[in-house]
Amino acid sequence: MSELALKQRALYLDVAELLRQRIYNRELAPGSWIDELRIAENMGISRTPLREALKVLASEGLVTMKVRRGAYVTEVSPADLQQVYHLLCLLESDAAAVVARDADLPQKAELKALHAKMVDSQTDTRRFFELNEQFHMRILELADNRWRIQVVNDLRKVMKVNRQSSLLKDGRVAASIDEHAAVLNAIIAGDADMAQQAMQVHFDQGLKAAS
Amino acid sequence: MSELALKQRALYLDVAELLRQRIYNRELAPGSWIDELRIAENMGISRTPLREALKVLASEGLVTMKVRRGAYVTEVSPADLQQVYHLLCLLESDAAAVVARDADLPQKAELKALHAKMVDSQTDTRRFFELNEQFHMRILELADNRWRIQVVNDLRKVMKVNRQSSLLKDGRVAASIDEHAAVLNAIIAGDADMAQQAMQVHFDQGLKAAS
DNA sequence: ATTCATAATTATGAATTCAGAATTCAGAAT
DNA sequence: ATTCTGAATTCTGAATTCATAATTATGAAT
Repeated sequence: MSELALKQRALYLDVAELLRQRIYNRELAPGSWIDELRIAENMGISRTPLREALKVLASEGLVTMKVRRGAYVTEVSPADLQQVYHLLCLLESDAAAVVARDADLPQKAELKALHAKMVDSQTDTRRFFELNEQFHMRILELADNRWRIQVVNDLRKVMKVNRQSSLLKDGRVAASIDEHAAVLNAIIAGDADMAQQAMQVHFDQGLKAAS
Repeated sequence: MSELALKQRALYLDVAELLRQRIYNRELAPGSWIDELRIAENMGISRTPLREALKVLASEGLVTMKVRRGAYVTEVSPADLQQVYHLLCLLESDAAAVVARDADLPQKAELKALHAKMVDSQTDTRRFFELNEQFHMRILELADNRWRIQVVNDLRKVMKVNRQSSLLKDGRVAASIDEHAAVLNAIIAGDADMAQQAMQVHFDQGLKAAS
C-alpha cells in the first residue's frame, strides 16, 4: 500500500542538491576535480543520474565541464562575487520598485508583519537570518516575475560558494533592520523610486560591511 | 565530415542546440511531449546524451520535466514574454550605464564604428539585424560581467520561443537606429544615467511596436 | 453500450556495459 | 639521474540493458 515512498522529486535533482551542499561546505573544494566513480559509489547510485546532476550544476555555474576530463568545481573569484552581487542588487532593487507600484494593501500588511517579526527576533541571529531571507524572497514573489525568481535563486547559489559572502555580518543586524524599514516604508507609500533606492542602499551597505 | 572532425564540443551541447532550433521553429510545438526514442533515433544517437541535453534546456526554461512522464516543451505565455522582456531591459540598461562609466576611448570608438555600420546597412534587413545583435552584445561584453552575459543569453533563448518577439518589426529600423544613437552618445559622453535611460527607451519602444 | 478489471505494451529512470581518450607507470636509452 | 617510449590502467562519454511506472488495449460483467 503506502510502504513505497512516493518519489515526487527526480533522483538527479536530489543528487544536485547534495552536490551543492558539498560545494558550499568545501567538501568539494573550488577548482578540484569531481571523481564521478567515487561520488556515485559514495551516494550509492550509478554514474548516470550523477552526470545529469552535474550538467544542472554546470548550467548554474557551480561546476565547469571540461571535454574528456570531466567536471570541476568552479572557482569563484572575488571579481565574480562582485559581479553576481551587482546583479542581485539590480534585480532585487527593481523588484522592490515593482512591489511598491503594484502591491495591494493586504500584501503590504504582510510585509509589514514580516518586518515586525524581524525586529522582535534581533537577538536570535539564526531566526533573524531566516526572516531576512523570507523578507527578500517575499518581495521577489510579490514582484510576480517567475523568471526573475529563477535567476535570483541561481545567482544566490553562486554567492553561497563563498563563505565570506553571507551578506549579514555580526553587528549588521540593527543597521539591516533600519535599511529594511526604509524599503518597507517606501513600498507602503507606493513610492517605486524610493523603494528601488532603499533596496540599493541596503545592498551597498552589505557590500561595504563585507569589505 | 563531422564524424572525422575532432569533437571539441560535447555531444550533449550540440544536441541541446539542435533541440533549441526545433523548438524555435515549432517543429517541437509548445506544450507538446518530447518523444525521446523518436528523437534519439532521428538524430542517430542514444537516449543518454539526449536526456542530458534535455536537462540543460530544462534549466534554461525551454523544457519542463515531469516526473515519470518525460519532457515537454515549455509553454511561454504572453505574460512570460513580458516578464522576460522586463528583465532584459533592466539588465541591458544597467549594462549601458556601466559601459558609459567604464569604457575607454578605443572601446567607445568601436561602438561608434559598429553603429555607423548599422546606419550603412539600413536597407539590408538581415545584415541590419545581425549588427543590431552585435551592438547589444558588445555593450554587454564591455560591461564586463560574465554572469550577466550568461543570464541575458538564457533569457534571449526564452524570447526566441515566440515568433512575434523579434523586437524588431519592419519599419522599426529607422527608429531603432535613432534610439541606438542616443545610447551611443550617452556612452561616449560618459553619462551613465542617460545611457541607462536611452537603452530603456529603446526597449520600451520595441515593446510598443510589438503590441 | 458502458464500465470496470486485468493483461499487454510502451516509456521513463537508472544501472550496466563498452569504446576510446587521457593519464600513469615501467623500463630502456642517454 | 633524467628523459623518452610504449604498455597498462583509469576515466569519460555514450550505447545498451533492465526494472518498473504509466498508458493503452482487451474483454467480461452489467
